[in-house]
Amino acid sequence: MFPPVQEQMDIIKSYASEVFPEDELFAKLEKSYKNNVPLKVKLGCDPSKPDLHIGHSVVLRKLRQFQDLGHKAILIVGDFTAMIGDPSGRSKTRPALSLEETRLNGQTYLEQATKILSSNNLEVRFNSEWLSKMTFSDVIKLASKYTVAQILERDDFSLRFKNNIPISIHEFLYPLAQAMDSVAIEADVELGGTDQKFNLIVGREIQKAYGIEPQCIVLMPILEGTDGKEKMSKSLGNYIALTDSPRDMFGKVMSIPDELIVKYFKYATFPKLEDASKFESELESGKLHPRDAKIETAKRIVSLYYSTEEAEKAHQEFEKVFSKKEAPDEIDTVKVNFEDSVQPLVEVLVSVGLAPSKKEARRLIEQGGVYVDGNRISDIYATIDLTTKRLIKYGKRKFLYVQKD
RNA sequence: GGGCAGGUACCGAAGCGGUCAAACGGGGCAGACUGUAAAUCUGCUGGGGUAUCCCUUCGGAGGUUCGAAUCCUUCCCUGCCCA
Repeated sequence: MFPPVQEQMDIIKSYASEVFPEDELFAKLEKSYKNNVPLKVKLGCDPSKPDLHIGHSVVLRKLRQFQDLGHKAILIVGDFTAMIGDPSGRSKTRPALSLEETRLNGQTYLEQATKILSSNNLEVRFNSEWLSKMTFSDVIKLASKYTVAQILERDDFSLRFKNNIPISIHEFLYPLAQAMDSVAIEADVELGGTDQKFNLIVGREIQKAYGIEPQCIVLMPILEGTDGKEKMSKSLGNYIALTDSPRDMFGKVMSIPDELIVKYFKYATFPKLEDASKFESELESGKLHPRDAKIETAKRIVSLYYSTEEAEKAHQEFEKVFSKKEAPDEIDTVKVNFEDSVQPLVEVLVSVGLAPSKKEARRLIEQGGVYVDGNRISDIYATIDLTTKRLIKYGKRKFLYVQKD
């Protein structure tokens, strides 16, 4: 039923940034192989932000590999923990969510996650199932297993502490709550981004404290966002969503800084290892042009979530709009209802939703970013006749046909 | 409980009675250039308006003043030290 243990190890370690303790994992795999029992592989997900992006895909793809090896993926929807708010990588306390909101988000999360995960070998659990049942004395018992010094070892806690940034007590409880998930499902392996290292280790410790065989840990690299600076996240707006259109997905990949190309190629697509090293060395030697490398990466990513045809189409579209500066194929048409068909352009830009305010629209016109039917408009008092359909280009990539209703 | 220091635009951070829609940096947007929505350079970055004009904003609520982000009162929030 399972592939040979060493082969499994190799697959598990590929593209992972850390796997430990290796000997324990090896032993677990051997046991599973002998007894023909799949390992339970845990991945926690945060339902406070249900919009998945390709940053999340790295760890999801790793989980998928486990599934393909025959192991059991257990997705923990942190509906209860979301009420605390994970402080990971955060300088501020997160707002708490209601249980209801998180349930709904969890559903959305699942829909997107199954773009990557197989629905076989998949179990979904909500952690309110066991956490909400804990009494205060249960919590105190749990809390007694860990010390303040230990918890302050965590980078973001100690950093915040040093910089006099508030930390609420309940945030200390977060890693412990997450650890209880591992206890509850008796996880053999837990997956996470490198920023989760601390939490996952606490999981091991707490499992031991509760007399359960400790989990092994597989850490995946964190993918930087399209800005190349920060970790990819929705709130920073530097993300490529799994639900983005092929066109946006392609374009966003093209916008990453050159230094990130290899990282995206490797971790967002999990290519064959020989493909990855070839790609990397050719890019290094200059044989592969950075732009072409990005195109290749963008195509692969779009293909993963759509199809090779869609990827090709997105590529053509990109060439057309940015290299040749032409309008894209598909442009929405908006009909507006005005008394007169002749209107100040500024007015139209706002009512059609292209500009958030007239001031903003004027600024863009002054800066030369507005085109009507391909002609740059530089007069902020310009009017536009909407009797016939007009093509408006607002900024670099917003195109819209506008016509009087 | 006591003492001290703070809360400023998307974020960080100046300003400490008028010249403040508020320096500076980051971010964002635009233009030029290009190999791309890379890099670099330049400009813009509260709202309305023809306007050297008006409106909204500096934790909340009041007050002093011709005039407040700047002074006073009070409330809320945060950090530090002491207990």
